[in-house]
Amino acid sequence: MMATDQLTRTFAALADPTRRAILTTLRERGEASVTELATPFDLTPRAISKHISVLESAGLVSRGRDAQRRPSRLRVDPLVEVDAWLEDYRAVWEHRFTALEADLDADNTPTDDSEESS
Amino acid sequence: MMATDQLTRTFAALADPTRRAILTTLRERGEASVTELATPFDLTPRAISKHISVLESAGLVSRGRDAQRRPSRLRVDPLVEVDAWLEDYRAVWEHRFTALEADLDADNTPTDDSEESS
DNA sequence: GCATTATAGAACCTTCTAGTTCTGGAACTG
DNA sequence: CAGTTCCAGAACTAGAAGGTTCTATAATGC
Repeated sequence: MMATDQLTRTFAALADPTRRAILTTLRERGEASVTELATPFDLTPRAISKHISVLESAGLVSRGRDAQRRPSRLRVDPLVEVDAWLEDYRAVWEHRFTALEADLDADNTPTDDSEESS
Repeated sequence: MMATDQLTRTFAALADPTRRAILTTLRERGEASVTELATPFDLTPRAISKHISVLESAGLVSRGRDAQRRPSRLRVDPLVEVDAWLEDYRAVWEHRFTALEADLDADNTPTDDSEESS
């Protein structure tokens, strides 16, 4: 209904600890099948399979074929997009940090451009 | 039900274009009331108010008091946490980039440590 | 061909989400 | 005080999310 854009799908996919754990495993191991990915969790393989589908829809994972196995691999492109999205906000907190530094350097003369510590 | 951790709440809050747009406005304008934030959207002020509540629960926004207005301000701490979470993945794509560079430098001798272009 | 393994489809349930409307309270304006 | 403005609480709804189980299919091993 929301014609979900890429960034929205990415954030939605990341908003689940199980899925983030799957990504961590893939980052560390390179690739893994559904059953391999399922072992650490108290969930049915089917549930893990569905989580992988969500990750795949978000472009965070691609699947290959190895006999019956459908090994998943990490794809970082959506994360690069998140990184880019963060850029403008990163500027905010770095500005605040340097503003604080400036205050210290200037021996307790607080700047007053309408923002505080965050 | 899921005892949602901070990162999960943050990603869930960011997984909505309206909420991300609100954050953008706050980043640009410094602060804004519910009615001010509502104007660009085809939504009732109440809906925007609820979005702000979600952002506030995720720690992405704090609210002050100015007469009847409850101006919201951006708080970047959860975004810093996202940035930190990204760090390990950033290493992945930077490694892949430098690996590609190395391949080019080595005059088309592909590395074979089990990863390709992503 | 038969049994086994790995996975996806289908149906179902329960909980959460994003929105609405209507009501009410708190703070300003005159 | 009366009216207005800004906002949150309450109740409701439709649909999405996350899980289950049971069934089906595809590939391998014998």
